[in-house]
Amino acid sequence: MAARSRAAMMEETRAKLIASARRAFASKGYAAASMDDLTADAGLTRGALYHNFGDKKGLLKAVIDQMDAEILERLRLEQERAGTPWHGLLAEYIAYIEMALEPEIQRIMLLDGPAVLGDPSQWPNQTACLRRATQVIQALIDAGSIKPVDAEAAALLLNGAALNASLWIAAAEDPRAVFVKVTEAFRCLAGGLLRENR
Amino acid sequence: MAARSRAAMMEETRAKLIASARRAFASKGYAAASMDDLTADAGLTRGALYHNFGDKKGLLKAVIDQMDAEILERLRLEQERAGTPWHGLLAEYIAYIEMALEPEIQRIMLLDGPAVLGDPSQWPNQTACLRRATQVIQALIDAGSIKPVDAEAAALLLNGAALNASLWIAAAEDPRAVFVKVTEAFRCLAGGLLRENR
DNA sequence: GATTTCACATACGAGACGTATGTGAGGATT
DNA sequence: AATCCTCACATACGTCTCGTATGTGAAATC
Repeated sequence: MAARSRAAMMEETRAKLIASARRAFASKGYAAASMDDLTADAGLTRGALYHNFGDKKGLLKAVIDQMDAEILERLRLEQERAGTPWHGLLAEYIAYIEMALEPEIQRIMLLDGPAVLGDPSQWPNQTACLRRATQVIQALIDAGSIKPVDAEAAALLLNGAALNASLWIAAAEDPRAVFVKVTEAFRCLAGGLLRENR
Repeated sequence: MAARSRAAMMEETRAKLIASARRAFASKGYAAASMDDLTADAGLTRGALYHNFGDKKGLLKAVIDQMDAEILERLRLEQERAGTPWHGLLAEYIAYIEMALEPEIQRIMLLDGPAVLGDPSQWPNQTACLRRATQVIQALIDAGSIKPVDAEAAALLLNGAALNASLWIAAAEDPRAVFVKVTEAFRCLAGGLLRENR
């Protein structure tokens, strides 16, 4: 058992707190999650929390950053796997819808996050996710594949559609069936960006 | 000064509380709005609030219902004014984007509402708004104007896109310019539903 | 005119957040 | 190598807010 460095230990406590917070926020929701409880769950006290994250909002921000990084990683994989840029874009959004089905992501990133931290389109990482889509769309515009709309606007609209789709699917009685219907409609909508259809 | 009936007076206090709550929720946000403060602003106490709305969530629900009714009314006007069903649908969504630019609607209905009351697609009135769009889309499908996708899914995707658009526009430096770009892209996307394009 | 109802006010208790202060271990300094 | 200092974290406290339980006075009913 090697003695860990000061920085490594602090990183470990941060990780433990974030993990506990993720569980608490996901299960009870941000407002109902007690900081006493979640720090105790991590084997610490509120002192550690305030020292590392400043306040409760700071903790939520850290949790969201972590989840965002995971999502971004998966989206990149999804796009790499696809053949063409256009199909890469579609695959990315389908994966986005699929991921957003997880209750943890729904509760923390889609419901509580915006209420506590404000409009997600202003978050640094959300814009990172958006920037990816914007770049792909811009490339498709430059290649003449899709209509010359504003790339960022298109990315944002598709993002919103995907996000809403996830919430709806998750609340459905038969999520799988609804997922199929929604993705089909999504492909149609996105197809509206293409220069020639069919 | 005619003596008002019991029921009329109660309706008046409800209206006063809702009005104060709207102001408080819009300016401070739901979580930061103190019930002591907002009831005092209405010239009442928390007793009236709990008697009429049960709890804080109930008050938010009442506020959202009121705002929703106003929005629905405006959407109906917008659709009546349009020539064809297709343009009516577009006009409705454009109006939706425009309305959602108001900070009051953003804060209460788009940010706090979902966090406190859960997924908006499950609210009775949101489904009313959604039902309108679904019906119009279904009619367009039956008429052969647009592709035979699932009407509800399409309505939901457009809803999400419009909603996200509003948040983005409101946060932009030049909202008007962004509004133009977004609505253009929105028309493109929605056009993806049409059977033949151009 | 007495009684009952009911809309609203008041008093109280239970958390929860944030801050101010304490502490002990590990690194820096000489 | 000994001392001091830094700092990550713990503990104690004050304040605020929500929800409930109880009180009250006016209006409605008989």
